[in-house]
Amino acid sequence: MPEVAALAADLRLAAHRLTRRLRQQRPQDGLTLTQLSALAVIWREGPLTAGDLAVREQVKPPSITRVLALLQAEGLVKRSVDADDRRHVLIQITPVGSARLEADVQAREAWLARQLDTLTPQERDLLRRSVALIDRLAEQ
Amino acid sequence: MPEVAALAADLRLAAHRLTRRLRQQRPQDGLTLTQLSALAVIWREGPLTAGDLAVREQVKPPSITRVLALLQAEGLVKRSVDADDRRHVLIQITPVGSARLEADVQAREAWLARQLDTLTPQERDLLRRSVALIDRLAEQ
DNA sequence: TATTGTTATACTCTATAACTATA
DNA sequence: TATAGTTATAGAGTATAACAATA
Repeated sequence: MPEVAALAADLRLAAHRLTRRLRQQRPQDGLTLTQLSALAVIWREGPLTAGDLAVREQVKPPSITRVLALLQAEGLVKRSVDADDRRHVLIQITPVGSARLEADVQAREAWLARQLDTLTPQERDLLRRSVALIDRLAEQ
Repeated sequence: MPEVAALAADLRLAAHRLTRRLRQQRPQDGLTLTQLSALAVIWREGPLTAGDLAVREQVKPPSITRVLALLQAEGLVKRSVDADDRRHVLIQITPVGSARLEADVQAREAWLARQLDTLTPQERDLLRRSVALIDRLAEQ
């Protein structure tokens, strides 16, 4: 299936380049891409355990511990031990975290939104549908 | 344009997650994503200068120097001073580099190709067209 | 014993600033 | 002086291995 392999190669390169481009768009003193991504999951799906967050973010537990330590130090999330199973650490976003998430997402996304604005509505719809597909692929 | 902002956020998260997932698929002793990406450009568009490669890869010159030093150390590319302008360094892929590129791409892509194989031909076509769009966005 | 999370450590990726060589 | 590339250095992101606490 050479046709599928070619698509795989192109998709990999495109994702890599877009991520690189987005990483450059970090506003002064803003949250990093990784922090923003984790905080968005905590906001949308929290409270959740550190382990669940690691699975959701497709990284290993030590990587999540690191991100959480930073987010907590800035008061953006709260970590608390689960009373039912004291091995679990439950994470939830704070009001400060929600406000920060909203502000940083806007700043961070400004560049990409401007780019998307140059596309036709049909092209944006195409992208919207492919985002759903990519999420499905990355989940496996 | 809240609709465009939402798409921007979703696209950012999807690209980030897919890149992370692909990074995990690195075969033992295989080239990294960054090395592979650079080598593919050199193969497709070489010989080219180090500066052109940096622009093409959307990174700063020092980042490219680092990647090139590694690729050269493994005998995958050749660096030579341009006789016309001795400030320029021309990069080209070696036969060993071409062979290595092909082998590593196959190993690296195996996981993604398997995932893509579970999609319908229509869905793959959708992805193919969106890859072209993403490339256009990231180029700006 | 198995599971959850953390700490210690190391490697990859990228950038900014300072430098060298060439134009 | 300006440009191309490199070196030095630092910060972000991630992993594996070893550990502590809890089940």
